[in-house]
Amino acid sequence: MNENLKETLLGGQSFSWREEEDGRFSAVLNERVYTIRSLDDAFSDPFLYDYFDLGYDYEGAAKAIAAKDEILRQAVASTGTIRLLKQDHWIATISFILSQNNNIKRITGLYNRLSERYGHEVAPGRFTFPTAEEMKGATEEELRALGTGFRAPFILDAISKEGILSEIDSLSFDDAMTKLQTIKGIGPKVASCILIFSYQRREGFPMDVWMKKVMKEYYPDKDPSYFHPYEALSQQYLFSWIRAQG
DNA sequence: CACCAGGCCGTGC
DNA sequence: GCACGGCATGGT
Repeated sequence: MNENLKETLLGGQSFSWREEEDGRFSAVLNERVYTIRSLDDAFSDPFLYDYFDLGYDYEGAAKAIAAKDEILRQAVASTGTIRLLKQDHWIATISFILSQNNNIKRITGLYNRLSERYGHEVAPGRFTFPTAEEMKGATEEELRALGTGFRAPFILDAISKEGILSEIDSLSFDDAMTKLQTIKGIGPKVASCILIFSYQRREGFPMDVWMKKVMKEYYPDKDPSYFHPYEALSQQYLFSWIRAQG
């Protein structure tokens, strides 16, 4: 199965990446600009090796998922191999707070505007995503002016509770879910996205509007435990698949 | 003019 | 416990 790097980077896990005109992908991470054409470019870089979770056998997982049932077989076959990124906790938290009742294109726009306003420039026109410290002085008015809308107070609450993010790793999945939801604007769906795409918790199964449709239509008598031990990755394949269906 | 987007909050029952 | 309306913004 061929690697679908574009779906991994631009399919809604991360809002850090952009596709260049030459087909390469670039992002500002770890205080610098990374530009890659394929995963081969990531093996020699320790940061990217960790970020792309290169020690995990995603191709093997894809095969196991595809063997589960006919729907998953189709989802995997039509998508190609995708990976679960290991993103910075703070970046993931704000990214998925931004994601509620929003679409990927607009989320990416908000992500970039926050970077330009509160982050710092590491290359011409390329800005880091701001740390919680850098966002400390932000006001609700400023955040709303950038287009965050009703999410502005949620971002402020996350800034004030950023310390929570360093406590998550030691918690069980359920306790981690509960802890994250003490931040305003974080409910079950956003919390599970943060846990999957930043904390390597593969038992998460985000239920957004697309996945509710998938479950109702194709798995009416099932729940996320059906996909064990590949809940998160199965969800990503089904999400990618149903969205491509339209 | 509607309706929707990787939902959540506050309220009411 | 569950159902419901409201919510900023930009795209279709």
